[in-house]
Amino acid sequence: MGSGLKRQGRVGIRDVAKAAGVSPTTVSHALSGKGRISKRTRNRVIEKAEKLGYKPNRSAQQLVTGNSGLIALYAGNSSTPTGRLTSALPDYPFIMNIAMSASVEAIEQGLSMALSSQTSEASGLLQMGVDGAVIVDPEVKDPVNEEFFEAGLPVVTVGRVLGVPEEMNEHWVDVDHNKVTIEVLEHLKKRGAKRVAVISAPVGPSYVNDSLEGYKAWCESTGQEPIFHTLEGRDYEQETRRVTKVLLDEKDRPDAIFCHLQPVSVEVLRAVIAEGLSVPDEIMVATMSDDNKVNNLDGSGMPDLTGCNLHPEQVAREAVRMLASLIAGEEPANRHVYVPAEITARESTNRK
Amino acid sequence: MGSGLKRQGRVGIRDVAKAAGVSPTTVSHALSGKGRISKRTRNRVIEKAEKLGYKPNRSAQQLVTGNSGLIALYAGNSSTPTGRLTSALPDYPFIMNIAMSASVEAIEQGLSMALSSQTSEASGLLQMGVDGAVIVDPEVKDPVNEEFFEAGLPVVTVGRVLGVPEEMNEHWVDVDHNKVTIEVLEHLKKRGAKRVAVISAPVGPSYVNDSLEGYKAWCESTGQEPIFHTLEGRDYEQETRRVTKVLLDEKDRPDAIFCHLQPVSVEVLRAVIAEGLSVPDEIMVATMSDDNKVNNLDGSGMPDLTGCNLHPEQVAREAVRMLASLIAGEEPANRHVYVPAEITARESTNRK
DNA sequence: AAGGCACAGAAAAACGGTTTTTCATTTACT
DNA sequence: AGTAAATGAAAAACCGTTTTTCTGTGCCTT
Repeated sequence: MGSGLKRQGRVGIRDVAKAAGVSPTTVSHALSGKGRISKRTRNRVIEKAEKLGYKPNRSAQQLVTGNSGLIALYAGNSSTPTGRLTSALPDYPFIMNIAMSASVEAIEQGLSMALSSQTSEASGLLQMGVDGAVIVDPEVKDPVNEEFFEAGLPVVTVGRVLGVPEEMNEHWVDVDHNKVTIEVLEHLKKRGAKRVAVISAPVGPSYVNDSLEGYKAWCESTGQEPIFHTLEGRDYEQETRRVTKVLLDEKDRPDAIFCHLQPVSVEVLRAVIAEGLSVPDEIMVATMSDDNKVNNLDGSGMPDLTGCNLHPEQVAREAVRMLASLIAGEEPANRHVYVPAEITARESTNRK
Repeated sequence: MGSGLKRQGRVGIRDVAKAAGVSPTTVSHALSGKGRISKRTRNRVIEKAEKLGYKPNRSAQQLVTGNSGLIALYAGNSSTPTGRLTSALPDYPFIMNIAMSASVEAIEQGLSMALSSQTSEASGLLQMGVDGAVIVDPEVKDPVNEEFFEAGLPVVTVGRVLGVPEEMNEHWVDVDHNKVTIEVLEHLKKRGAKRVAVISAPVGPSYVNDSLEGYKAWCESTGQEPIFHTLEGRDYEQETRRVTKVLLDEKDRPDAIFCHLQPVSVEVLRAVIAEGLSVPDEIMVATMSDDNKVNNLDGSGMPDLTGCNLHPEQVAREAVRMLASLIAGEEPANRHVYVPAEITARESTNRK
């Protein structure tokens, strides 16, 4: 009996057909743009369909097209630092953001989405008959990507897969971390920074490379000597405190610190203030990953943190949309999409 | 064309029918237990189906039963403290855990799942034709629950909805927070605690009430005077430090502190140690929410934190399973499910 | 003027199940 | 024994699309 009600008034293709005075076939053709029909008829059908609020029945479509309508979202892969305290957390808000937006977009595309973090689940989902996958922040030679590639299923990555031939990672959505890094650096310079240090996330995801490249290029063009540390250990909090101490103890101390991960920036902020230095007057601090719900530190006695809006919602939507095209057998409008990002200046870099 | 391959060798109901020497109808009946067939035939069919690895085609099922096969998971509702620093984080690992397990279980139940946090999206998903919802940690008189109730769609909550008549929250899965709270208190007592204080999460979700009730009952039975603070502000970190200070400054200082939220416990740990007190010898600390990947603090110079394994994966699976029954029109085995939880003792309460 | 050819659209055949109906058998009852 | 009821299983109808095949037209060729 199902839940019973059988979606009473739902308009079907026949209703549209009747309203437009044509056959169901014609409606299908008109809407998919596949058959041969006159422009006039097509427009009339489209208009009627819209007026009636026609939404094709997913199940019926999937039944005939033969795909499952299910996609997998892999997020939070094994290169994410885990195992310690809040060290698993840096990605959570970002991933939740991505996951939720992706989920909504999937529905809009007539797909549904399975969340997965475990690499080990890759083959599981494959066997359940997923039609494709989105992989967020793939690692170098990402194994999930490889598995899907070998199965001949489409994949869109958020960020690029490093270390593989181009044909294994044809489709991706990315933020221009290089550019936004430079934007931050320019911002810091404009606010008076003379020496900017960078504390980078562990290498693996493409954004780390991109950002560091941006930093190096900027150093070259401005003549500053590059100063950067890459976090590697498992306890990023302790590691951050250590690195910050090293930076602050240098004889030619940096006067601005740019970190990739937001929680790292917060830890830096703490360490700097604990050291008796003022932010932003003596040291400016900025982060690349950012969550506007999270970076606003007021009430904690610390200045609000300057960050970058990386538009995770938009990234997720673009990725799902691209994957939907691929599943439909179309070549997507673009195989690579860059989503713009911009700095969100706040108190921690607001040197007068 | 779809992605093309059309799932080549997939076994269908007809294949099973042929193998068992019966009609497709009979196979359907045998597997769903709906028609009238002899036990012998049924068993034969089931055996054959299993041997062939038959999985009914979701799309086909949904097409005929008329439901969309889509469920919504609402997690991270508005009562979650948000807006500040890591204050949005307490729930993330828990929610991600829930979301991923739920997603997997949904697939196994032939459903797929849309993730949603925004209360405002409730009606959106309703209109997309979801068949039901799981709501995690619903707030008092939860509005999403109400909307689904009014639409006549099934809902299973993780935790109970307070402030509504029973018929509006017939189905839920919960952890026995009352019991596990007492278990923790007993543990603390056994380790020598004389005065146990509680720092509770903001009221709203049922688990807060349950745990506090457990605490009060325990106090009554042991003759201890209850000492508890409920976090309310938006900046839980600052609030936690303040409350901890108050507790430590009391003339009859508590020698153990039990917190609901894991990040709060960590902050307490910090504050206690900063105050020059030793954990667990002078003060023991324990948390209710726990993530074994996260509570292991070694390397940070702090003792590992005693917590409770609330089995979020199991909770999620039970909830989805129950919802699946409801959607199928069956009365689920139980309308209320309690998932057991147990203490995970670690260093922070290991007083010799 | 007959044959071929695009063109627009309709009819019919999947897709893979479930549900309802129908049909043969048994079994039960008077 | 004769009819009614219960049982077991098959046949047929249906779910809402897409895809494939088919039917008219009107126009162009030769």
